[in-house]
Amino acid sequence: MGGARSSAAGRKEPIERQPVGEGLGGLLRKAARLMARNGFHGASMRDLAKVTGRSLSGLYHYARSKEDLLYLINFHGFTTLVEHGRARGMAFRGPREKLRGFISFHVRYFAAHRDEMRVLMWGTQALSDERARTIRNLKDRYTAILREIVRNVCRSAAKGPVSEKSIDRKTFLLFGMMNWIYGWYSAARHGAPEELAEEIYRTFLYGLSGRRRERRKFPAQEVAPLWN
Amino acid sequence: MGGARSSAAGRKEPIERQPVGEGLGGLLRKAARLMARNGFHGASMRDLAKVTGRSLSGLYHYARSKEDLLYLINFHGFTTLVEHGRARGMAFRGPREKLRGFISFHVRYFAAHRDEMRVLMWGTQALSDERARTIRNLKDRYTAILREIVRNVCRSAAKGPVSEKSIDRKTFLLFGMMNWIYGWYSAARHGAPEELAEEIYRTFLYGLSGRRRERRKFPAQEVAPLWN
DNA sequence: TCCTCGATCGAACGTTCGTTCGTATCCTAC
DNA sequence: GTAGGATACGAACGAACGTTCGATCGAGGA
Repeated sequence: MGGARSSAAGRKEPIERQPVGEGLGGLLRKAARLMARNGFHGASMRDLAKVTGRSLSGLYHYARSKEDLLYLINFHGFTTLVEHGRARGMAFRGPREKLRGFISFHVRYFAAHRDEMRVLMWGTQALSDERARTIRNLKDRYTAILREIVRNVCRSAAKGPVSEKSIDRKTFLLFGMMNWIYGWYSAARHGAPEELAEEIYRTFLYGLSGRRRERRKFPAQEVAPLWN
Repeated sequence: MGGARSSAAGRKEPIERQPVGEGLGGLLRKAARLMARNGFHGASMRDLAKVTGRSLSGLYHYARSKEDLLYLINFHGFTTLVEHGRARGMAFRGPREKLRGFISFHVRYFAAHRDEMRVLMWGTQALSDERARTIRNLKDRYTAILREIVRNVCRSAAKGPVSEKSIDRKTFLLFGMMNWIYGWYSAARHGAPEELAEEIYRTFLYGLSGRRRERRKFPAQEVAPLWN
């Protein structure tokens, strides 16, 4: 009775609170791959069964529905982003070090989990209203973390006051540089993620004609998994 | 007889060469709206019939298939981008003026045709191999235009030589800032497209702590339509 | 030994999908 | 007036979809 069961049915807790075991984890990874390539509606459960080597009905032992899979990818993805993003912000002292840390984490994380991150970017249209709210809330929290960092960098750099509207725009411009990489980045052609992170950091702070100082590389680090 | 017919059937020329009349144009606009929100596979012909006030079978008078709609949105979208992007590059003299012109056009165009541009960004996965090649070719040509501009700006700014890899990365970072706006930009909250274009231009050139010179605004201009 | 329960499967259900077919209406050229 | 093309529609087809159901198998505790 009770305790941790890995079946999808017969649980009392909401699915996002249940631990992601090996079976479900593999499912989510393959599902993210399919959804990233074909979109949520273009990824069929039959395709997922094929690539996971399972039977169609066997999938429903791990998730109650296809929407559950999408929701779990979104929930664990954004939760990990928020947790690590906040931790990165607190691990450094100065505003620019915080910024460097955040960019480094975000870029390496995106490069390591491209399929999942692409699913996150597709929005919450296919989710129920309540779940969409949950995901949007997590996304907003993540955005707020970077905005706060950007705000502090702006204030420490400018002489006069900086408008909130401009901070908002700059935050999204930075997210744009970092998120767009899923569409073109290849480690073989464009260098290691750390290199890319450094280029984004310098571009955002100093622009194309930016100074050549501040040379220290981002330390190569472990990349966090999406679920554990 | 012969000449311009607006029916989908009985034509000899490839569909992308045929003029986009009022009927097909309206169809494409609504289709782009649906596909931008729900993805290609999530946008059904029945939904399209509903929002256009037509019957389901009536849609097939204008396009032979749903894939045709996706292809036409992609083809005319990228074709317009390439044509105007190239024209913008030639309309200015110095490298930085060319860059300013390109950014201004791209941002205003994206802000004016958000749904279509989001469809363009979703990739060519749902298209046939040949059509996917055609679209990728157009996209590559558009990318090359901006890369050439960025290369010249880099060379005119730097003392030493600039690596192609770095130019490549910077080009994509700039595209990232410009393309990401579909996810967050709202003219009411974040200012006019011209203002946003100016901020992207300054950020890309000078970074966050960038100079305040170069104050002249982008001129407010007409935005090109997707098909004519 | 038997019973339970997680894990897995084949078969099928009802729905929705893209597309086709036959037909009807309107406008225009001859 | 009538032939022919553009425009539009309802009904239907076959395929693919997400999901459910009942059964089987194997391991572990009573």
